[in-house]
Order: sequence, then C-alpha cells, then structure tokens
Amino acid sequence: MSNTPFTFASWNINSIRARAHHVQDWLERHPDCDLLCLQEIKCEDSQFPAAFAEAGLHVATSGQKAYNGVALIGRRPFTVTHHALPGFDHPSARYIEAELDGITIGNLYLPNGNSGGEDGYATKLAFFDALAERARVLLDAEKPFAFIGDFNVCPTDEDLAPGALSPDDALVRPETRAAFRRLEWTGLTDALRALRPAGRHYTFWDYQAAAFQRNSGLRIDHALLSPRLAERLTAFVIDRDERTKEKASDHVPVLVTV
DNA sequence: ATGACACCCGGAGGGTGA
Repeated sequence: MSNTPFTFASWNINSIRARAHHVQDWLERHPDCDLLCLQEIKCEDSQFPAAFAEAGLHVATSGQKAYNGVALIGRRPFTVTHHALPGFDHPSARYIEAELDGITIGNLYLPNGNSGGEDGYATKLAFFDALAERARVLLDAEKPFAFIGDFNVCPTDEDLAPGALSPDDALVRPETRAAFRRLEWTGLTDALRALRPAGRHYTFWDYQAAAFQRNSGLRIDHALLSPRLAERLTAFVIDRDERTKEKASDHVPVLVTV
C-alpha cells in the first residue's frame, strides 16, 4: 500500500449496454478515479461493451444474462482475487474482488430482498453473513480492504427520505439493519458517516413519482473500510449531478479517496 | 389501494428493481 492518493468509485449503472456512453463520459471527467466498480451491468461477460478495453482501460466482469452482474474498470492493471463471494452459494453474479496497489476492493451488489418471498429475503441475509465472514478473513490476513457497492440497505432512518419506503421494505427492515451493523462490527467504517456523521445524503432516487425532483431518495450505495484504510480516508463524494442526465441510472456514482 | 418508470427477454407482457 503506497502513500499516494487512491480513488475508487461505485456506480449501479442499471444496464451497462444502455448507459456505456454515460460511463465513458464520466471516466473522462474523472481522470483521478483509479478503479470504478459497477453493479447491475445486466449482461453476460461477452456482452460487456468492448469500448473500454479498446480505450486502454483494464476490465474484469462477473456477469450473467439479463440481471445483476458486476464489473471493474481500472486505469492500471489489477489482479482479480475472486469472481464470486466465498460462502454465498447462490448462482447470481453479485461480487467481484480485486487487488491493486496493495489494497483489496470487494465490489458487491447485495440482493434487494423484496422479491421471492421469505426465501428471497433469506438470500439477502445470507449475503450479509458471507460478507461478514469475508471481512473476518481479510482482517485476519491484515489486508487493507474496502467493500463498496449497492448494499440495498438504508442503515438508519436518516438514510431515506421520509415516506420513501414502507416500514416493512427489505431495505429498512430491522433484521436488515442489524445485519449491516453486524458487518460494521467486524471492525469496518462507513466512509460517508466517518466524514459526515449526520445529515441526509442520498445515492438513489426512484424513476417514479418525480422522486429526484422531490429529493425523495435513499442512501444505499456505501463503502465500508478496513481500519488501515479508514485512517487514510480523505474524501467521500456523491456525484449527484449525474442523476440529472438524460436516461440516467437511478443510482449516482460515489467516490472514495484514501 | 394503486400506479407511476426503466431495464431485461422476446417479439406480448411478465419479472425485477427499491
């Protein structure tokens, strides 16, 4: 791990094929971003737009047909350490992990949990359990690391606009919030809250009912940092302006600098 | 109480999202 600034970002893109131009434009405007973590690419590995690799960027994907899927786009080469989350025995493509500059980055798309009844919700909790176990393994190995992505949880009532979700929604259920806290209690730091302990900062606005215009948003895109990374944290930026673009994703990018 | 919006696949309209 070097002492030069390192910036990594997360963006649930809601189909990379529908929004590749947004990502290309964004990367041009953010030359400081060393690694971009994408979620919901919604395509198989072979369908990921070739333009990024052709532009000299380094790309790794864990995709599947139609749904889910995560990807990494780096300015420099990196080493993929896992294409799936160890201990999460479910076929959906929701995790990819890489190491660069001595830092391990786990890019995740946590199950929403509102579909599939109680089994669907149990899958969400199972992902949390596997992620906490992964945290313990990386902590034991004394690896500086971050988990970043769409966690599909509003950790507290301050992390959603009043009335944006029903109280029994899987994103705010007490069991969901407890699972997020258990993950934090392995020793991880919520990067945004480390810098801004209070206040409403959203990363998602629904397409429906003019949610963005009413600022009826959610904070569900998070970065959790290991102790050695947390002490280096200097900035957390929510790129809210991206939500104003034509055919925008319903999530905006978040950037972490250490 | 319902639907609004957007993506996917497939070639109509249902599944999923949050």
